[in-house]
Amino acid sequence: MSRATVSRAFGQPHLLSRDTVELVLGVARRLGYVPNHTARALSTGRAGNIALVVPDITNSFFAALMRGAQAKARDEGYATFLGDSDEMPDVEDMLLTKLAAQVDGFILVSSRLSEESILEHAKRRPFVLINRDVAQLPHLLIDTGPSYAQAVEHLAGLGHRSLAYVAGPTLSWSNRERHAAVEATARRLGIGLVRIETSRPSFEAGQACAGELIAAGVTAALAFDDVMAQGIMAGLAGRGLAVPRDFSLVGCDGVLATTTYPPLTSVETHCFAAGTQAVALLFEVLRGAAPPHAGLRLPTELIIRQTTAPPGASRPVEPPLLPSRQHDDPHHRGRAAATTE
Amino acid sequence: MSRATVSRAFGQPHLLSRDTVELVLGVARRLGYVPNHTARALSTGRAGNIALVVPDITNSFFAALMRGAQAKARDEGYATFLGDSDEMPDVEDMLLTKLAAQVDGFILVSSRLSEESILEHAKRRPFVLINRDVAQLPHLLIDTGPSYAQAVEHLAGLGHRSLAYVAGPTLSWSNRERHAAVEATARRLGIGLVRIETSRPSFEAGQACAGELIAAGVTAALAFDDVMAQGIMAGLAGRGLAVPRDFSLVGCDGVLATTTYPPLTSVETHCFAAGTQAVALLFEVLRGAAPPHAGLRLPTELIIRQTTAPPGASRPVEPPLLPSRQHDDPHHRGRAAATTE
DNA sequence: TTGTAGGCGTTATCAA
DNA sequence: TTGATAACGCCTACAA
Repeated sequence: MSRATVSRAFGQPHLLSRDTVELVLGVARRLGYVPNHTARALSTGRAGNIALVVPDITNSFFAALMRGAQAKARDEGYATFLGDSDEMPDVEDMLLTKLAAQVDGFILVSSRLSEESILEHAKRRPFVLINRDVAQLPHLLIDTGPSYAQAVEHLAGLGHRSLAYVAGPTLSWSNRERHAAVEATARRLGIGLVRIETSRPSFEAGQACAGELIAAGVTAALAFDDVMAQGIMAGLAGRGLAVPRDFSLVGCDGVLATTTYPPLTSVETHCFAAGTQAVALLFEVLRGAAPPHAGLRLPTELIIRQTTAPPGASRPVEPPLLPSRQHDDPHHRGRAAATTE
Repeated sequence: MSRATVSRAFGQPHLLSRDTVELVLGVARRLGYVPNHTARALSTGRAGNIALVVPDITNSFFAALMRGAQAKARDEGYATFLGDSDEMPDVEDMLLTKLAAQVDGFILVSSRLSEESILEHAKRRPFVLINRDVAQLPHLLIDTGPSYAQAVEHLAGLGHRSLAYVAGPTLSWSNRERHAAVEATARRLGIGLVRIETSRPSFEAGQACAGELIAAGVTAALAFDDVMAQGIMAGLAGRGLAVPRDFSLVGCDGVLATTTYPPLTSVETHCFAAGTQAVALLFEVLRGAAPPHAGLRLPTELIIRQTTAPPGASRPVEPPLLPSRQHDDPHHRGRAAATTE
């Protein structure tokens, strides 16, 4: 039995007779033999790994996305490297450089790198970008713009005349998209808009800008994501303002939205699916089945829960011991609020 | 110039003359040459990678831990594989098997595997266990028991006579520790205790057991972790009960605690540090600097925030528009609710 | 359907 | 201080 035969038994069983394959696999199992991944990688040039690089794994959006990606990769027999850039472009750059040698491709999520840097890295290995639109590179964009526009319309419909957009990272594509959509819609509807900058999309940053929000005299805010929205809610509460009685709030991602109290009106991004689809796209690229600049756009939806209401409205009286989980009915709150006016 | 020299210029520069090293490195940079990681791994038997396997990366506790671990590994020049077992022992087993070939060691967090399985895997590669105490294997235990005991004392001191422990995964070491501590302390103090089982440490599971909690007639609960505590809080709110006015709640981990409203009384676990320390321990093991069964115990602290109060207590009144960061004040919501009753 | 042999890029051993 | 050369374990033409 030559080693070539053994090799084929694992890699190309169809080139061997049934018996031989069975024999080899049987003996292998009994001996506890497993093909050496490293040697195979050296010989074939394929690593059997991919890498996922994100700005902050602690953010539920990235965590969920990563969960989807990792599961999909595992199903396809690939292992997944994790890179957390901590929102720092140079750490991101370093991760891409060091990981390149061991992976067949990258999923780069919400990159804070310059377009040139990304293109430079993409010369070495295939990339799939999430929420970043670099010419000629395969990407998957979570299309939150329309939902943010819809959120502005929703708030305008409730009677708000003056809104704030609480911005995320300046280098984030998503942030630009969301701000642009909010701005355009506000202008179209003749609604006032202020933009509030923050250091980082964190709970603390959201909490810290509550004062600014109040000072700006707006009655509602659209936050860059759920984490910030949650922080804002806490910051407002600390200043004696209740949501949505005194202030309306919209978040984004849907990961935290149902876990806050009251449940957050939020743009649902289907992040788990984004993870699996990005990996699927990467595999298509790897086997040459996808155009080199394939682009996917994932739709999102505005889910109206309970942090948006007419400005200055009182909270509806609500019977105790409800059957729970009523937060998905947009009318409930709206109607109730109207009743108490 | 032989390839051996080039190799040494990168790996053992001290064996070469200053000039040679400089020359090689210079040319390498100009040519864009980087040593091939895979070939080096094959030749040396060292992969330069570690793997981190967790039950659910979406849980903030694991996310934070992983963040710490990944950062530490990166600082030491190691790349990190991520494995999410989705709480399923067989997935965990499969991950360990497939990853073994490419890593120098594992960090296994809150394993749901049997002791035999773990020992079997540990034969192939060095392991550091977090929150799992398997004889003779290096481990790092986050010592929440004493803090849970203290939490029971705290609740007893507030006047609670009947508590619930909302359990986490049956296979979790932490769950056993916490339950044991709660049970022993409750018995010692003559306090009633019921144990409530759940499917999985998720927000939904916490939310779902609110009814059971009410039916049990207890006035306070200690949850397995913050995520569940948050779910319980939502479940109670959905049934018209306010925390801590009508019910007191204690969580664990500290990751979510400050982001809830009211902020959660919780056992702080320093999970980020746990991640870095586990990786540090693994590296000690790898270079033979640590006893093969080294064990670390990390202390925790009970942080009393605003979800614990005397049973049946009313909330104090509070002036609006406080100077911020006062979201630690649970009274607001309680008062409003009381008013509408 | 199976065996033979060269090569993947490094490191380690032994000489020089 | 450097060079030559044999592993490392597997894959893949090419041959049989």
